[in-house]
Amino acid sequence: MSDQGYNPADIEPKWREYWKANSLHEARDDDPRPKYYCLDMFPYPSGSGLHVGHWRSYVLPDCWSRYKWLQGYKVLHPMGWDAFGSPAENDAIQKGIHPSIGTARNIENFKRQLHEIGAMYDWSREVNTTDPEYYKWTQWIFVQMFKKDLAYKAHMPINWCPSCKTGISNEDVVNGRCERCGAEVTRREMNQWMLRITRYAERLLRNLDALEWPEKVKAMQTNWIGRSEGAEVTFTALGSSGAPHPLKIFTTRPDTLFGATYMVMAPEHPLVRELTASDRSAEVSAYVERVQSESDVERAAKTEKTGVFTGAYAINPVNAEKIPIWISDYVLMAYGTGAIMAVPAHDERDYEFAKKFGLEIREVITSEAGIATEASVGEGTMIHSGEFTGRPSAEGRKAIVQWLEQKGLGRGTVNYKLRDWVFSRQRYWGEPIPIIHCEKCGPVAVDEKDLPVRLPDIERYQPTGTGESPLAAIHDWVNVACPKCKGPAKRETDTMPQWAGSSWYFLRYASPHAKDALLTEQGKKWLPVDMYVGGVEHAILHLLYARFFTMFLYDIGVVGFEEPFKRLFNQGMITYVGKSGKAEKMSKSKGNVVNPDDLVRNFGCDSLRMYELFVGPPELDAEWNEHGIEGVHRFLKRAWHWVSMHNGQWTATPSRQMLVQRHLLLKNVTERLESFRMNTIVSSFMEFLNEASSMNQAPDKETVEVFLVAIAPFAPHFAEELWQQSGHSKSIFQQKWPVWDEAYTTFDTVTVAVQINGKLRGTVVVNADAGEDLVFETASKDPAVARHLDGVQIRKKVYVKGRILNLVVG
RNA sequence: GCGAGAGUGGCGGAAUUGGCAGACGCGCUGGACUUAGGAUCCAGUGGGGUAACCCAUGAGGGUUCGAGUCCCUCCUUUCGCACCA
Repeated sequence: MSDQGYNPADIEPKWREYWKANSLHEARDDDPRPKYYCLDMFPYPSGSGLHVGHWRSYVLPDCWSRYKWLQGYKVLHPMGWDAFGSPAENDAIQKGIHPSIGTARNIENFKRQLHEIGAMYDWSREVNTTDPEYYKWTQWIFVQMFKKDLAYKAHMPINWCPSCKTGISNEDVVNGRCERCGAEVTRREMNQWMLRITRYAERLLRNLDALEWPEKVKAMQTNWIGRSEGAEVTFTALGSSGAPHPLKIFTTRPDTLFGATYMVMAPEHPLVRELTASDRSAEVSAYVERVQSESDVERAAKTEKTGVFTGAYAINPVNAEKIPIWISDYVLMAYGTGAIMAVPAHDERDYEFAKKFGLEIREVITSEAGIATEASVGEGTMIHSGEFTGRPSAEGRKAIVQWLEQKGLGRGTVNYKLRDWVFSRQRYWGEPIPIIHCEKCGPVAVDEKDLPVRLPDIERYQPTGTGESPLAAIHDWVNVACPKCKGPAKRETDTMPQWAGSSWYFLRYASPHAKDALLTEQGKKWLPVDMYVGGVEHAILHLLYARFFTMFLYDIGVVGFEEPFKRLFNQGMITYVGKSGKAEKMSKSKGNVVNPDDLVRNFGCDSLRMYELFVGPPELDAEWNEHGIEGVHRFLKRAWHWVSMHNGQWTATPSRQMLVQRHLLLKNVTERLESFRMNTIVSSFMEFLNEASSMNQAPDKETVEVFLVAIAPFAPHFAEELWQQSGHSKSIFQQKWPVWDEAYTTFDTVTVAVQINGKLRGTVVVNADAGEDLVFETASKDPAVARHLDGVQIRKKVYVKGRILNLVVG
């Protein structure tokens, strides 16, 4: 056969059509092979399309899927769209085009670009969160949660983004700013739908242990959930009239109770008004007002503690001591009980506060450093603590809790930083919350048979800013009959956050077209996800919500597992030098995007795929190098040449040398795949080709075939073309991943390094099973070694078989 | 401040359980073939030294026959969390 040049533009589109036409990408329920579910985090279909940074996140799972496929699994590798969200809505506001139209257009563009990656998605299972047939089930899940009292409406201060004009969850606030638009978040009292994710806190935490996830992500979730063990203790506060009020506090250090010298309530604490003495009330309300008007950014920027005395006192239950009650914004209403006992001797924050306001600091735990300059927060022995004096603090902690429980003054308890999830958005482009408010019956869930509650078409998408979504203005949509009493009622007009649809989409891929169930019995067999690949930016929010949804669906019997993602892999980002002059995350706004279309045109999809892997370790960020792809492209050209040059003229008797290279390649590629060292796999192929082509001999057919099958997951068009050119009529993806023979990857002779006093002086080639004596004998004949042995005494010989001989001389 | 990573040639990065540091690629240098080379091929490429050798994995200690790898101290850097009692 002639040696035609490697021209990717000629072959790549052809094979993509071929795979499509032969439905090679489709995951069939009735396929008898074992299943493997490899999932990419589905994208928001933005208008700007994909750049080479995005490519990286799709290439890796595609290679992995193709590898799993060749290993004999039926692979589910689907793709879909997380298509609700503000960019489409903002477009709608600006251009007056319905978000669904813009979204559909973006999806088409994304699909085209993903197609050019050569990724083997099963498009027959595509899901779209904005499709009523999909969000019917998002709403269905909400209804189930509502029935289980996991969804509730609460009037409470929440984060309000003045730019997006909507409430947002704690999770959406980054450094006091809106995660989406960067505007400073303010607080606003609003009636909100909330999801009781806190009820799952303990399970969400406990299950982390067994997951094959990056430790970093587990640590982030652990911190976010923020479990801490301690005690709730009831102090008795005395109001201005002298009337007693129980005042509960949470502490992780009940062993320091005797060191409490004052108390602090959050400014929002409901007892503040009650307790404040009349001569203090002006100052107190001024402080409360000031704190409430501050944004989170201002609050965080504060370097010094502030606070005011209420004029009231409380009785410490352990020693009946009367201590002053202060208010300060360093105590948060949302955590614990919104009030603390302050133990300045053993808490840094209390220490700082006490120093500033001249409050007593009483040491009750011994420590080496003492408390003269800073709080001592470690363990020690309890002192000045009544009957508990002399106990080690850890033990005293338990004893005091027991004592409190006996007296009915407190109890051991656990607190979490995790808060309930603010699930309402006052925006148009989201799933309508399927609730109807009836004056008589209160909030009533929409009947399941009436789902989905479709998003009505409207004229004005503009957020109102009043705290109501634009839906509230559509009267004939809002006004409905109560499903229970048929009386006049109004629909809920808030919509769900974008996280809603993405919290369960991975389940829907398993039975995307099922009409009567979220998930069919057939579909269940694909689950859970075996490998989930995506960016670490979703380490907390998306992954926590998805775990919560799945756990809930497990509890109501929809799925048979609590954890949706057995294994998680976080892909690093692509960085590139942008406007700022330093390497930053590639993004349109930073003006440092590299367009893959040009690269595909010049080098082909396969070269780009392989370079995306070669650019660096997949879990780390990698800086884009514009010339890097040339090396990979050169390699593919040389490989193409090597295969086609010998096509049909294979040798029947490959040299041992060739066999060694074949088996070594396969071993390296397989092992490196298993450990996800994708960048070094590309090196393996290059090394193989360097060796094989420098042998100046025709390869045997099997070696070439092994090479092609092994490279197929990475350069699929390249491999498929050469495969079929060399006389095969079936797709290379119907091959089986080959196995290597250790007999060829272990060697008869080995090169042993010879060191003298730890310094390399030479190498000797010996039989692999040679003993120390033989190696030493051979080594001492080597002139470079012998020179250093002249006139010295060998004190010690260290021989590591097949690796190294170290001679200690003196 | 707390937590988790990361520091290796001009650059991206390789290095089984501690065992020949710098694989592979980019870039660069020289050469070949060419009207031409931003194509292709060959050779070279951590620093110093004519050489023998010496020095080199952020810095400094330690363990070891032997350390990029293990331990301690410090520096730089990235990311996450950040008044959570």
